[in-house]
Amino acid sequence: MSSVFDALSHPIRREVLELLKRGGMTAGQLSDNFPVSKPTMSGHFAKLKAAGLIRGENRAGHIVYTLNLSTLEEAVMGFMNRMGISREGEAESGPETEISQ
Amino acid sequence: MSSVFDALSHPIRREVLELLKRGGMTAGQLSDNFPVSKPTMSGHFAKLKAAGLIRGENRAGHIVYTLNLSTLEEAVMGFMNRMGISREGEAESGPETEISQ
DNA sequence: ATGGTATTTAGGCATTATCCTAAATAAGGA
DNA sequence: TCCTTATTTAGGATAATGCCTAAATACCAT
Repeated sequence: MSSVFDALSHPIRREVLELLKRGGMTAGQLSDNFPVSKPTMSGHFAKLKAAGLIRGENRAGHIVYTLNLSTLEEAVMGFMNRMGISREGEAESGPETEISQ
Repeated sequence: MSSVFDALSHPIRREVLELLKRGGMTAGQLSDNFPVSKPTMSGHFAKLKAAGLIRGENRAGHIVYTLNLSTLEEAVMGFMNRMGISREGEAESGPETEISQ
């Protein structure tokens, strides 16, 4: 779970996930969207993959990356639920702001 | 928004937020829950505060930290909605996994 | 085989993060 | 005022991150 939040901490990596929302893209196609070198992008892909947020699959000399939404959902929504922010509505068990001294 | 995800990338900071769910706690009370020094914890608080995730208020020689849930909700749910994971249900516009070459 | 395209690995460097101890600051109570 | 407690700031060591260029690898087509 920590590796998911680590992966999400970089804006390029978050944007990669958003791009993949529409469907699979190759490493090169993804890289074209960012002002950093391809090796740098490759490092970002590796981190997203290690976190289980994307999958890479070889196809005809290219590597097609696809989103793994369920990992994102489990980690992030799991945390948000623990924070009392569920899908249904606002906070669940209201924080009473009582200071236990 | 990036500062929120930065702040969430450390497990201690995520756990601090979870502790504060129940209500305000002083820096010392929070620190007692973690195996690192108080100055280190102070640094974590500063980062959470800079991201707008907690507020600190002086009270009788102590500093009481309280959660700012709305910042968390806006940043994280905003991103999740952009990813097609809304509060209502699962994915919204299904990714067709078509490779645009 | 040879060449070209796509991608990653290697190596290096600068910056940032994380942690520590020691010292500074702030506030309260004797 | 003086001491104690609570918290932060300062300074420093170490590790991790993010970026680059150059080189290696993989794979396809000629």
